[in-house]
Formats: sequence, C-alpha cells, structure tokens
Amino acid sequence: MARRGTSRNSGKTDLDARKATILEAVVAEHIDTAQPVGSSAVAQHADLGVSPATVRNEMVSLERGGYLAQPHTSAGRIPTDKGYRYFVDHLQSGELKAAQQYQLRDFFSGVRGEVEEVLERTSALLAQLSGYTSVIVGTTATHSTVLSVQLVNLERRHQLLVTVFSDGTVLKHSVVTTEDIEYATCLEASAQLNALLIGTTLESRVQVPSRSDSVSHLIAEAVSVLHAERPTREDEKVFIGGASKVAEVFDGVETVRQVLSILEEELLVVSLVEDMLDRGVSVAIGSEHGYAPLSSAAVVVAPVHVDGVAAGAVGLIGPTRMKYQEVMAAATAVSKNLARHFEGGASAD
Amino acid sequence: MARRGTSRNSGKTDLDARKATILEAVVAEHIDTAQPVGSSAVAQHADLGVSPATVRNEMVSLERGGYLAQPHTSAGRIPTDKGYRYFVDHLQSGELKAAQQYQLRDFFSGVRGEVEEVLERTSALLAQLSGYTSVIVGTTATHSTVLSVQLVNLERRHQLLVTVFSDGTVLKHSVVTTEDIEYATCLEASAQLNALLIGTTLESRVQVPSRSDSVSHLIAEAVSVLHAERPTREDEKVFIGGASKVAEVFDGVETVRQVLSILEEELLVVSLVEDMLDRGVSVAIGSEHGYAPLSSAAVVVAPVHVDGVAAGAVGLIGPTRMKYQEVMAAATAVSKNLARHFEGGASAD
DNA sequence: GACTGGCACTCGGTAGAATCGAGTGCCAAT
DNA sequence: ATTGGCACTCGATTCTACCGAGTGCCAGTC
Repeated sequence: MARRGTSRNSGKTDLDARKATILEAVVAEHIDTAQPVGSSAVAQHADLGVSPATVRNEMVSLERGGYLAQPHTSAGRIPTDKGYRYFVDHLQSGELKAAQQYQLRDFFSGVRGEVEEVLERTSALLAQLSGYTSVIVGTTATHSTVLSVQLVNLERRHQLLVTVFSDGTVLKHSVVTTEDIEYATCLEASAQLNALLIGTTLESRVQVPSRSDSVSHLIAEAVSVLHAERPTREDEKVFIGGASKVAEVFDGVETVRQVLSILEEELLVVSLVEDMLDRGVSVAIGSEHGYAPLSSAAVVVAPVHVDGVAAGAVGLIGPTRMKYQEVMAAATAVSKNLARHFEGGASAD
Repeated sequence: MARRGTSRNSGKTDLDARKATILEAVVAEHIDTAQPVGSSAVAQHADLGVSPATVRNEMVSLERGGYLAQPHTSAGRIPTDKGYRYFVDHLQSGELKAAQQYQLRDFFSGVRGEVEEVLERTSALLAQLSGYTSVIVGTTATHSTVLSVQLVNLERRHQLLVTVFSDGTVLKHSVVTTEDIEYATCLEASAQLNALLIGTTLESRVQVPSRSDSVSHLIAEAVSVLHAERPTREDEKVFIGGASKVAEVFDGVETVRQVLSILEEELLVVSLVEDMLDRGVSVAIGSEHGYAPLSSAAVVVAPVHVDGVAAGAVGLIGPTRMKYQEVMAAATAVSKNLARHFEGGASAD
C-alpha cells in the first residue's frame, strides 16, 4: 500500500531512490503494525531485489540522516517526525474507498438544517470516516455584513442585542443599563441601530451620535458591546467529533489526557488550525506545530472555501503514526462536500 | 474520614451499627486507595475496639448481604454498587474546603456575560473543583414566552427566523421557500408573526390564518418550523467541563472510551440527567441508571432552581469509587451559586 | 454466646533465572 | 556495491520460587 520507488530528485533534501523506498516501506509498515520494523521485513515487503544486509546499511544511513530511530539496539527502526514528514511529502494523494464515497454522498444529499447542526453532524461523520478525532472550525467571515439589529427588552434594565449577519450568523449580547428603559425607547433605539449598522461589518468604524438622551446612550452602549466582540474571537465555532477515538488511537493514559485537554480548549484548537492554514500547511507532525502537549500527535487540515473565500477548515487529529493517505483523502473530500453544500445549498457560512 | 457509628435503625435494610461502621470504613478506605480492603486495615482504621477476626466474621455477613465482594479468595473486600449506595445514603453532607469556597465566591463575583458563556466557564470550574468531569444542563424553561420574532432576508428564497424568548434564549431557524420573497413581504410577515406569537410559548397552539397570499404562506411555514423544534429537544444545551479528567479517573482504555462516547452524545447526557431529576435521585451508582456503558461510573446531580422554577442541573461523572462527599458538596455549592447568580444577576436562564 | 488468638491455606504479585528470537553491526567474500 | 555469515544485544516471555496479605475456621476464653 502506498509505495512508489520513483522519487523525484529535484528537492535538496531528497534521498536517492532506494533510500526513499526503504524509508517509505518502514513508515508504511510501522503505521500498520505499530511495531519497530526490521530490515528483513522491508526487504521482503518492498520489492527491490536486495538482501536484508543491504537494507540494513541503508537504514544506518537513514538513521544518520535523522529519518529513522531505534528504540534500542537490536530492535527494528521507527520513523522519526522527520521520517514521517518525508513520507507525507512524497505521498501521492489517494482516493476514498468507494463505500465511504457513497456514505459521504448520502450524507450530504440528505443533510438539512442550521449551519451549526450541519457542521456538528459533519464532524461526527468525518470522525467516523477517518477513524480519528475530527475538528471543524467555522471561520465567520469577518467580511459578512449586518443584515439586521434588534434590541429586545428582557427586563427593565436588561436589553438583549440580537444581530443577524449576512452569512446567517446570529450573535446575541446583553446590554445592561443603569436606568430603566421604556419599551418605546427600545424600539426607537432598534430603529436607529438598524439605520446605523446595516451593511457594516464588525470591523467598520461607526459614527455614533453623541447626544445625551436615553436613546443615544442605549445606542452607544449597544454598539460598543457589539464591537467589543472582536478580540475574544468567540465567534469562531469549533465542532469536535469522535472525541472518544482519542482513547482508541493514542497510547498511554497521559497522552490521552493531554490530547483531550487540548481539545477542551477551543481557543487553542482554533489557533492551531488557523496557524496551519496561514502557513499553508496541511499536515503538522509531532512538534512541527508549536504545541508541546500534542507532540506525539499529527494534525491534518483541509481548508474550506465557499465561493472562493476562506470559510473555515476541517481537521483530524491522531497519533503520528496515523493513516495519512486515507485521512487526507477523507479531510479533503469532506472539505469539498462541505463547500459545495454551502455554495449550492440554502445556507452560507 | 467521614465515619459515624451511630446509624439510625429505622430503615428496613438498615444494618446494625457495627456492620454499618465496617462497611463505611471499607468503602472509605477503598475510595482512598483503590485497593481491596482487608480486615486488619478496617480494625485499625475504624476505632471500634474489635479484633480483625471479628471484623472478618462481619465481613462475611456483609458479603452475603451483597454489600461487599471479593475479587478472589484471600484478597480484601471491595464494595459493590449496593455497598456504595448504602455509604452514600448514610453520608452526612459535607462542606467545601475553605479554599474552594473562596474560589467559588471569587468566580461568581467576577463572572459576567451571556448565559452560555457563564455556564461553559462554570462547568470548567466545577470540574476543577471536584476533580471529575462535570456536566451542566440548561433546561430551557418551556414556559418562557416569545418576546420577539423576526424574519430576515438572507437570500431570495432563504429567510432566517430569529426568535427571542423571555429567558434570553435566541433560536434561529432557516425558512426556505420555493418562491422568491420580496423584502416587503418579509417585513410584513415579521410584523404579523410578532402579533401572532409574542407572549406564546413553544407549546401554545397558534391559529395561523390560512389565506393563500405569499405573506400567509411564509407565516405558516415559519410557525411550523418553529414549532417543529419541540421533539428534538435541541434547545437543552449541555456544557461539559474537564473531559480530560476522564482519562485520569477511570481505569482501562475501554472504560475511558465508553465514558467519552457517552459524553459525546449530548442527548444521552441530557436524558440521563433529566431522568435522575425526575426520579428525584441525586446520585446514581453503577448500573442504577439504565445506561450500560456507564456501568462502572457514578453520576452525581444537583438541580438548579431559579426563582423557584427548575432551570437545569449540574452534574459530575466519575468512577463508582469517587469522593462522594466532596463531589456532592461541590455540586450543590455550584448549583446554589449558579441559582443565585441568575436570580440576582443580569441574565436569567 | 460473643469475641479472639492461632493456624493452615489460598492465591495474586514480584523477583530472578533461563530462554528465545528478532534484529543488529560488521567483516570477509563475491 | 552487494551479500552471506556470524557473533552479539537486549527486550519479551516463560517458569519457578517465594513472599505475604488476607482469608476461613476452630478451639479456647471471658
């Protein structure tokens, strides 16, 4: 599975063809078995007509190059992060299994409902397809404009500001005042807020009239609450699917704990994924992303573009010895389907 | 710790004082050490002036009664679910440690923001206080009435129905039509919907005028989408804190996996908690709740009442050998603080 | 009759020793 | 450059012995 001797020797760190084949065989085998891989296994399994002894020599060289490591003398080799990196970089992209393609199509042909619900269920699907924990980050396009604003009188001194954006997002914010607010005041403020904000984005500068009547106060307060939204970045929703897979695919209680605790911190997950997107990386192995507790994990992401605009990403988290080919296929497939869903379908993200 | 020889012998299944003491000692010790508890340990630790031999005799009797079990001959005893049940039933409620009380007070004196955010952070706090995974279920009071309805024109054939309830909840629903909707139609429909729905609950029967102009169609569609909400129960938000604790406190990968997968199913968690609330149970041990995958877990819940009305619950999930006293203290303390927060504070739930 | 000390017995856990074998590194031969 | 051969390493497995915590039971004591 997934082998190809002919490697391009254009890149600078490229290995010669045979080393590459051997490295790839070791990685593939180790991903399969979770065991150190020995020279004879490689000699058999990779069909270069060469004896184990030769393979051993090459392996020594690969170890010197930092691609392989030995748990102890007289055990087989295990890929290092660098080894995995090479493997991934030289992986030709694969296809989803037919059964999974059907499943995907099925799912997306039948899915309906709110954005959040779709993403939630999609992340469950992706986890199930891939066998690993999935992450879907919905980047609320900061470009989306305000479609409607409304102040609702919850209690005398407590208004709820409900803002609807062009991408279908609804934000709510409490506006607490020191004085009782009349219903009429609230209505009036709503109307003015609408006039003021419709068509703007959260980043727009808005000129708030600074008169000192109660309506103006309310408006000023509402606008400031709404714009305070920015720094918290809380509008980036994260959907995690198959969290229980963590216990299956990672070894060691401590590792499981660490991965879970990362997943709990939504902000961390978001910035991890965004960092990768920014750097244009689709796979981060081991310590390649800077997140220490995830150093025994690999993260695969695929961006989601809706109508040509970055709208978020889907990701998968597993051990460094995860099934990259399948996982990447699943991620890109889901990302594409998701994009198509939101482009063609009733909702936008 | 947590022992009291004087047990009431009013209940029917009550054990005599000494058996009770012994049982309690075994449970307490086992919770502490996670090891089978032997007769001599009990004899020393519980200060009834009795020899190990006597304790042994009693233990045999307790084993016959189904309170204790032996992993194998010549090991100590381990409590059964029934044993834990007795222990919990005869536990006098404890206090939070002073440091934790401060922490709680601190938290609630400083907390601000939307309901969802408060609950999210509270569940993290509770997990941290108790050392176990926490669950907070916000039961949207089905009594809360509609304060405002608004149809927003997202795309030509796609409207967003935004409904604000008296408890501050905001629901959004997509309304997809087969024909293009004019802006004016949308406005008109909004106005009529407001007239129709304000003051009603989701359970109210609403008489929709059945004329066949586009506005009426839109209204009918909107109302039906809104009322379709009911059966899915999706408005009951669940907040889980400290999911990573699962890996710490449960033994065995498989158990961890099962507990995590339960936690993933929000609906399951909700019904588990609601079942317990309905039955007025605050602790469910082992298989007492009917959820097989959680049979090695215990669940502690404390209802949250806001202004005398059931508004949700806080819960904790741990192994059957969890620190019941501390955990129950933490749950009730948080529940009370939460109630006070929403009663006094700016937001209601 | 309740309690206890004594004692034989059980059985899981641990420590050592022996063994196995997969895998290595190296060297001499091709 | 490749390879067969070989000595060597070292984790994993098995086996044994053994220790000791803990039990159940019995006979003796208060």
